[in-house]
Amino acid sequence: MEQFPVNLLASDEKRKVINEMDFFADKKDDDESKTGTADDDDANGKDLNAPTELDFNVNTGLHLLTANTSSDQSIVDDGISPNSEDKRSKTEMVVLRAEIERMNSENRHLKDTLNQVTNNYHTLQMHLMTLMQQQERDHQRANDDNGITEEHGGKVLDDTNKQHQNGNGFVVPRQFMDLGLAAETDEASLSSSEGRSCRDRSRSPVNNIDGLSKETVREEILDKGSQGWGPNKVPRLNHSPKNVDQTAEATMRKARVSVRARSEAPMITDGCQWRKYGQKMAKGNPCPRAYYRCTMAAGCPVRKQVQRCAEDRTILITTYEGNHNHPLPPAAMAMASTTSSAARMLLSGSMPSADGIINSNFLARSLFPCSSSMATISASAPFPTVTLDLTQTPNPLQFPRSQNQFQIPFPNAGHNFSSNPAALLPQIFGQALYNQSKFSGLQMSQDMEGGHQTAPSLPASMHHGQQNQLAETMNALAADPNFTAALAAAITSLIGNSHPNNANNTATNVAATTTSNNNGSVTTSNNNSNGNNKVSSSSFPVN
DNA sequence: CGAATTTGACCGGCGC
DNA sequence: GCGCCGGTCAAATTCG
Repeated sequence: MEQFPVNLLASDEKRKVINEMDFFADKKDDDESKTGTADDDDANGKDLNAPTELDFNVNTGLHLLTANTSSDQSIVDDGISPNSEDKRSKTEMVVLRAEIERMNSENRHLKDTLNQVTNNYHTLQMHLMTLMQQQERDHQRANDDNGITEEHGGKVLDDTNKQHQNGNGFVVPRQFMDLGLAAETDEASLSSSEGRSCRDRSRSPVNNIDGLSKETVREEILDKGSQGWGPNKVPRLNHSPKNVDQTAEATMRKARVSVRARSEAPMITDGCQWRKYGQKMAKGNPCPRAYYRCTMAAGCPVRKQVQRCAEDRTILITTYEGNHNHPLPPAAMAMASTTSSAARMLLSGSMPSADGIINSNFLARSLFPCSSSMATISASAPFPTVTLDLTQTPNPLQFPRSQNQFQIPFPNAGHNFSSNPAALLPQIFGQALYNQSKFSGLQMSQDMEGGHQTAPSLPASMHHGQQNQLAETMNALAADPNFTAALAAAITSLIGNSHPNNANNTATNVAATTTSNNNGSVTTSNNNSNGNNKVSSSSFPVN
């Protein structure tokens, strides 16, 4: 303190210089001005110190590292020193370097965390596949025990039989499995459903299976043990279970996958070719709903509805139904994979209950042991729907997605959603995951801290600090819509490639084909339009 | 002129 | 039974 006046004088002169220098040089000046050190007295040392501290604090609000703190200390010491023009600049340097260091280390942490998440994700994928194989084996055993012999011996039937056994003692689950899946990729079924809904078009629902399709089906079943539509179809053909067909078709038609994305375009480009066949005003939404059908192949059963969100018209809601019966371009793979697999899960995993929410199967449970967030499928809706939300809204999941959808908060659920944009990313992860995991209706946990268990892709070993960092990372990443969309696509593609059931739905999917459209006769030009309407792109523009 | 879109009509499901 | 509503058809229209 005795030295203080001395310092004061010394610094006083320098101070003018410093001020000028600071004005010209950098923001330090602002800091000083902000500190409002009007008097030159004791403020001298403090002023010198205060700016750095403030600066530091402002910039480092998120995270603290002891090393940096120490550097701060050193900075403070420098600032205290009387002749501090150079020192101040040095201090600046030190601060900035410390900042950079801290950010670098933070980046490293985040990268590590991300890698860890990725690794865990892959591990879980493997685990999922293993579990599925086990399940299939169990089903086979169960079927053997019951003396159930299927002509095709397919795992599909095993699965369905299993569900038959477990599914509340009803045959319905089996129907869902058999027919739903069949219908899912089976054009015949869809066409039949079309026929039903479309004025008795005299379209035989189970006709016209071309040999190639059969072969493909069998191959896929054998190769992947998928719940393919092939074996399902054959029994249908052989046994001509008309009622079953109809049930399956109806069921399949009900499975939907909705994608919410911000887009100014009238329709998101998902890589497929679509032809508009109708437009209607839907109740409760001033924006018309457009109906499209896939025209990439004759008779492709996939349809989609496009409608702008009533609440936020920048959001485009695209709802997909059915699975493509033809190879898809890479650009369309992700979306198709997502929709088809989600639809399959809806039909296979959770349908025994009308809601399909509580009945998560064990696979999903294995993936989401303590899944806590929310269910995003409709319980009350006539159509079970999975939603992929690619919008940038902070709490996308809390939008009422449609009249048919709502959210069910689970115990741990996501107040975090409401404020954390990072929710998007895990949501996508979760969507992709549980889409592939036979749909539990449960989403990935967003409650990174609250829960004793983290989401599947969040390793249990990840402590809260890491989780927070991950959350920050996700925040940052989720802020980029392109990234979000790309990630969603990548995940779905990845899963689709790795998941045995998926390949059916996408490029490798070749379904039996009934006669294409509008059977009645040589009708209008609409019949000829299939495959000609080209609406395609290689990306999935979210904005 | 062929293809794609528009749009009014039709159909079936569902609730009252 | 009636009306509402979602979904689809198909003739008319527009577009390239």
